[in-house]
Amino acid sequence: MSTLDQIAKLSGFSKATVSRVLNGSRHVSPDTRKKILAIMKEQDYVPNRNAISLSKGRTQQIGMITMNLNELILHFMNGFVESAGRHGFQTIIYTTGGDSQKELQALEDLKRKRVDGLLILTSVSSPGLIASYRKYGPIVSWQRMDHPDIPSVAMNQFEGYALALEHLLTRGYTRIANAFGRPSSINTQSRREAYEQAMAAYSLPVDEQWYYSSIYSIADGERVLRSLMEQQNRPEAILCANDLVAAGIVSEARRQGLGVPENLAIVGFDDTELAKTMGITTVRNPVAGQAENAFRLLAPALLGKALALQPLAFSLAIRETT
Amino acid sequence: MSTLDQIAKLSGFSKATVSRVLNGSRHVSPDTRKKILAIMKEQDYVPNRNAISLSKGRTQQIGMITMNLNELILHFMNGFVESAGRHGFQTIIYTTGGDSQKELQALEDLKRKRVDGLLILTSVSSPGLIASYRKYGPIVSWQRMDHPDIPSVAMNQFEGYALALEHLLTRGYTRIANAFGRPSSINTQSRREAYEQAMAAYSLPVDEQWYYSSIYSIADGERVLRSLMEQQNRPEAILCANDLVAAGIVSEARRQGLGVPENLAIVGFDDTELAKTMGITTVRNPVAGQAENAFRLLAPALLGKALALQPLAFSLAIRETT
DNA sequence: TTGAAAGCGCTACCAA
DNA sequence: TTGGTAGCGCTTTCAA
Repeated sequence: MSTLDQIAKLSGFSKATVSRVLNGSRHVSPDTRKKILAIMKEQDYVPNRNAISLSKGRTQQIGMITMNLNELILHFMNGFVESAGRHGFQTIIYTTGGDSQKELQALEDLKRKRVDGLLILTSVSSPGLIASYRKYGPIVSWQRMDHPDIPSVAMNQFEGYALALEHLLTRGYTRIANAFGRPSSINTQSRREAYEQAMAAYSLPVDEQWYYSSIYSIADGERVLRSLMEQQNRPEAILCANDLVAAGIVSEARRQGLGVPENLAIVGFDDTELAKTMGITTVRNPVAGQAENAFRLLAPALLGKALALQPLAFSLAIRETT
Repeated sequence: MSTLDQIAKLSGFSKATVSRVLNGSRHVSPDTRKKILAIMKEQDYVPNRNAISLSKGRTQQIGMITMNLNELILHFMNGFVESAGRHGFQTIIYTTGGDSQKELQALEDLKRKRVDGLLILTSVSSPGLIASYRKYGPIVSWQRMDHPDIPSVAMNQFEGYALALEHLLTRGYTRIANAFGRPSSINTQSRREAYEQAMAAYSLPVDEQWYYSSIYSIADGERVLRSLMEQQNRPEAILCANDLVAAGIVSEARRQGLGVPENLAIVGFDDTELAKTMGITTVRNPVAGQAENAFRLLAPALLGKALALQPLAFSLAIRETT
């Protein structure tokens, strides 16, 4: 492995000049540059990244913290990796499994200068703790963080949910149930608001018995459908917390011989591959756009210049379940 | 940000001693250690990883190269990240999108000492090119590489396929079709062998018209089912290249009103979440085990000691499609 | 048990 | 345009 020093010796120029060639400085004569480049090529030279990182105090790496990996998160990561890559940044994944110690490890890596910035996808640490690492570098979050120092790219799901409702209502569905996720979350609140406003707009009653809560997974979805079957006064449609839940409801409906959408219309959320596969109508979540924006939020600190955020909106993917 | 040097000055000891404390050397008096640790804590000191990496010549990072991310690859990565983490290694993902330039970038990062080793999940580069980077560090592959310097954790799919066949044959299915992937691949060859041997063992004819090739995706699966419907002499069962294909066949069968498994039994391959969701019988691929083994193959170079590979086997996940 | 000092490979400032 | 040189923050002999 040849080093910059060796290239300098072999070429007869100083390390400084070689470094200039490396960094594309204009203060090198074309002739000198050519000679040095030739020697580099001949020696199969590549600069050592650690030396660069140490010297510059930056690594060109960004850490992405997540409790686990699922399709949606993956999508987000892909978008982020892409955006970061365009600006010369690599990414490294910290999967914590919800272990706060591992999360701390990742945060410490910002301090230890292994990464120049941090993207938080999902975490268990308190916003306060996370924010205390802001002094070591920029941090951005996917979900809303409720802390002035941690910007996020979270979107108000009111719009998305309203879209889905509008779709169902204009198709004539009036008895519409909801499978919500975490009851206390802002997303659930927004969705609930959207629901109540939409129902009111159509002069339809809001029935609390059509609020399911803490529904997250396929299994949860299956359970919801079964409990729904036992109800008198069944809903004609159901809006789900995410596509997983919708998938669970769809497949359980099939097992139970309940016609979809004749007897029950189903709408998912996020528009994952699963929804596409199963032909589930769903709300398209512009995840890649959010990822791009996440990088842009880091840009001032990383690039020294701000990048304008791009406007994003939910839309509808209408398929076979409505 | 305090440095080792500052800790040394504040404590009155030398940098060497502070370094010893950091690295848990036994040649430090308990008293000294305590004092130094106290100062470190007080100063909120953490060592700079770049300095360590440069000095030691190792980064404790392993790169994972993949063209794209899907459920199976993610599974593998998760297992690998887990294994690597247990031994103090972090991982960094290179998604290349099949771009050979990006792949080269990742390989160069081994040379530039950004990573200590490389795991190749999927790639377009020639084994020869990849192998030429072996001199800069250990490289291991998921798929078979056909190069003596690049070990792989690929499994012979003969066994897995045989398992699925045995399952179908003992259930009385005799007209069994195959949806193969890449025709020239070793996996396809193994599967074909397994098929022909199993059929022979049951004295059943092998009908070439039941060989579908280059079938990879959900859409491909759907197409296969449609073409199958037009055949006279339809098969009673079909073995698929992967779960995606099986999912496509299952959902298209549903649309066409073809009873599964009464009219057509379907078996997938890999046992992904999708197969579980859709209740598809499939061959369980021990991906996490392969990932663990992948790390173990890197161990000699990374840890300086060999770790025994764990034995792995395919098994069957019997669900609703058979 | 402790310290001095020479690296690790590059950048960046100051002169020339 | 080029060179000299002092860092960047840690590890690792070699001595004491």
